[in-house]
Amino acid sequence: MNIFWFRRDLRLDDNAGLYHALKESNALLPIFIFDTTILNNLEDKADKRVLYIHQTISALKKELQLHGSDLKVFYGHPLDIFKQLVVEYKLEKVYANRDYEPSAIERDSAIFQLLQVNGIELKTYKDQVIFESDEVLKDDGTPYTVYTPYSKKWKTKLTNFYLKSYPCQKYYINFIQVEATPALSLEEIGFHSIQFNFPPKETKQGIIKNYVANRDIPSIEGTSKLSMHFRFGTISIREKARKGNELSEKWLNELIWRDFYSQILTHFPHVVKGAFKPAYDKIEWRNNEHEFDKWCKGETGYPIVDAGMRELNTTGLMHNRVRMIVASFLTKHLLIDWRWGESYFAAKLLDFDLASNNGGWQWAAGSGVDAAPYFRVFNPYLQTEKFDPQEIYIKKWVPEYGTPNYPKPIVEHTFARNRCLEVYKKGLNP
DNA sequence: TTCACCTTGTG
DNA sequence: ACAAGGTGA
Repeated sequence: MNIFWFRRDLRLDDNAGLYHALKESNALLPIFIFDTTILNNLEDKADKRVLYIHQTISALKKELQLHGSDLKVFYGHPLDIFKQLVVEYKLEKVYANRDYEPSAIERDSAIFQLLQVNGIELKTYKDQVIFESDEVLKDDGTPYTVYTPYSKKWKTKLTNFYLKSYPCQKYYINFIQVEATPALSLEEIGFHSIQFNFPPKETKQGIIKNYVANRDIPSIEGTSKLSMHFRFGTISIREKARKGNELSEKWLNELIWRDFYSQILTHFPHVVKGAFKPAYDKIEWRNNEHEFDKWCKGETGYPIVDAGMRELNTTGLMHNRVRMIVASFLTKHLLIDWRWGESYFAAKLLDFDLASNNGGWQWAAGSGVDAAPYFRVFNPYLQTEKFDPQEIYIKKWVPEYGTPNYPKPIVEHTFARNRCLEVYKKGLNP
């Protein structure tokens, strides 16, 4: 018997690993594991991402039951679960889609060894990205560290072959036929339910058409809001790349950023702990906890920053333009270690993805690949003039802006800018 | 080697 | 215009 293991690919259609598993099996057992090593680290027991995974798993279960099959759901440490599985079933092959985060690589290699000892094959596939880390390299065979040339090479490599769909439906008959089992409740995995509306999987065609004009304006519904679905694989990256390829190059660019940061994490895993450019680890951050708290709550007295943080705290998402502004503000105006901001985003973002989040924060701090030079400090007021001139976005999230209740700026802009330049210079040229 | 490219701000 | 450092063809 064969197993397909769902991880960050929670869908039945256009799923590369599932397609191959179904094609090569006659009684495929689909499984999902609620991983305690991940869940135990989540402080908020009403975590919306766990809720979304739980909802999605329940939906997958129902759909599989319509075909006389079922999704077997476990709760525990994946290695322990597989130790049970190899005893319980006569397994030949385990199928999965590749996951590129360091912790996932470690998890998978432990399971690979266990399976190997038991004579079971682990077959993994590319599904999460269009191009993996070794598919887009410089002519000398080394990885890119600058986005623009990377994206150019990426585009020359792109053919219909890489965007083709994996139609799984025609092989559904190869799912194992079993009695349905009840789903694990959220409470059984240590979480509780809340009412929350997640972004839909569909994008209006107009958004892609007007993407270039609207994508930087946070008051407009100009972005895809699909990031969470890419994170959990509830939509296919190939499907969205096909549309982008037809409709908008800028749209495609955002998918390329995702591949870019994924390959950076694979080639340079030290970015998880510290700066991509080691010199930036020498910067003496102020790390004022009171100011960090104000930033988290959206009470800095800079309306565009506060609007962004409140959007994040309320919805679990933040417009990309505003992510850059709040990140620049935390690292440069307040001189707080980018890792603090990275962790806060990791705890709050529905679309949290290690590679992109780390890449974005290191970009803002100046420490990362293709980063903003340290002397380039975003001016929150200029950013507001450019991207929210009518202050529509600000008024939506900071209704008390302009009243006496709104706080004074936590630090004056020009002073903070000069202080930042001094501290960075000192750290980089000791 | 030169030259374009930097999700920009200030004078 | 210039800040001012590095990547990549």
